[in-house]
Amino acid sequence: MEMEVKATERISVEMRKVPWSSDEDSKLIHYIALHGQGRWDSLAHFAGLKRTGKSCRLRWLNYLRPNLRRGKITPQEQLLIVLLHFRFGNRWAKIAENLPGRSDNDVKNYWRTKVQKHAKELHCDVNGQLFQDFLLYQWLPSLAEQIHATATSSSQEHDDNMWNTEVNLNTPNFVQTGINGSTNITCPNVVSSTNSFEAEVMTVTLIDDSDIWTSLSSFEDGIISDFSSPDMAVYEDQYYCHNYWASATSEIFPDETLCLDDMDLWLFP
DNA sequence: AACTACCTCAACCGCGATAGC
DNA sequence: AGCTATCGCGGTTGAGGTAGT
Repeated sequence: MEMEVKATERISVEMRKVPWSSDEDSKLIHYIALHGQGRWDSLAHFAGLKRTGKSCRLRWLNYLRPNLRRGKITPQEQLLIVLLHFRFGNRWAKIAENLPGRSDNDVKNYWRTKVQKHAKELHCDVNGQLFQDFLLYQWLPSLAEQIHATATSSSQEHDDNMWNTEVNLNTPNFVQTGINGSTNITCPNVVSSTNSFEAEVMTVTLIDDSDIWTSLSSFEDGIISDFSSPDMAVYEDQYYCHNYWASATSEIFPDETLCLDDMDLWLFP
C-alpha cells in the first residue's frame, strides 16, 4: 500500500496536470511532424514532454492536429449531431466522424452543455421519448429554420467551408450541382409540413464529399438513379440515407415507393 | 467596479478492447 | 493462455471567460 501511495505521489509531481504551454505544443507538433503519431507513451518520452501518452494523444487529437474547426458549432453541425445521435447514441467518436474538423470532445461538449441542459430544463430524461419527440419536432425544425434564414438572408456570407448550401424555396424540383468537389443538392422547402423540414435537413447534410452523405451524389435531378449495391454492409449508411431522403420527399414525389417507416429505420435503428 | 452565476471547453480519469510478448 | 502495455472511448471535472445584477 505504501509503495502505491509513493508511486502516485511521484506521478503527480512528474506528470503535469495543468494546461499545455505553447512550448509543449511546439514540441509535440514538431515531434509528430518528424516521426508521425502513435506509440503515445514513447512519443511523450522522446519528445521530451513530461506528460502521459494519453495526455499527448488527447492534446493532439482535440487541439493540435491539422484541419480542426474552431469556434462555435454551427446550426448545420448541431442539426447533424442531433440526427446522428438518434442513430448512434452517445458514440461521440462515431458522430464526430461525420463532422469534418470536429473532435469527439467537441460533440460531447455540445451535447452536454446544450442538449442535455435543455432536457434538464424541461424536466425530461434526455433519452426519453418525450425529449426525443421534442428534438424531432421542435429542436430540429428550429435549427432548420435558422439554417434557412442564414442561407437566404446572406448568400454572400458563406462560411468558407463545406456547409455551403443552396436552398431553392419555390421550385418543386431538386437541383444537384457540384461545386469545389462538393455535392450540393437543393430541394423545396414547404415550411408548413413536417416532411418539408425533413427535406431541408437533407439539403444541408449532403454537402461534404468526405462523409457518409457522399453516396448521394449518385442522385440525378432528385431522382434516385442507382441504389442497387452488391455489398449492403459497406453501403449501410447510404441505405439509411437513401430511405430517409426518399421518405422526406415522398410528398413531393408521391411515386416514390419508400414510405415513412423507412425514415424511422434511419432515425431509430 | 465588484460580485455572482452561468457557460465553455480543455484536460483528466476509468474502463474495456486490443496488441504484443 | 495469460500477462502487460497501450490505445481509444465515454464520462466527468474545473479553470477561465462572460453576462447579468
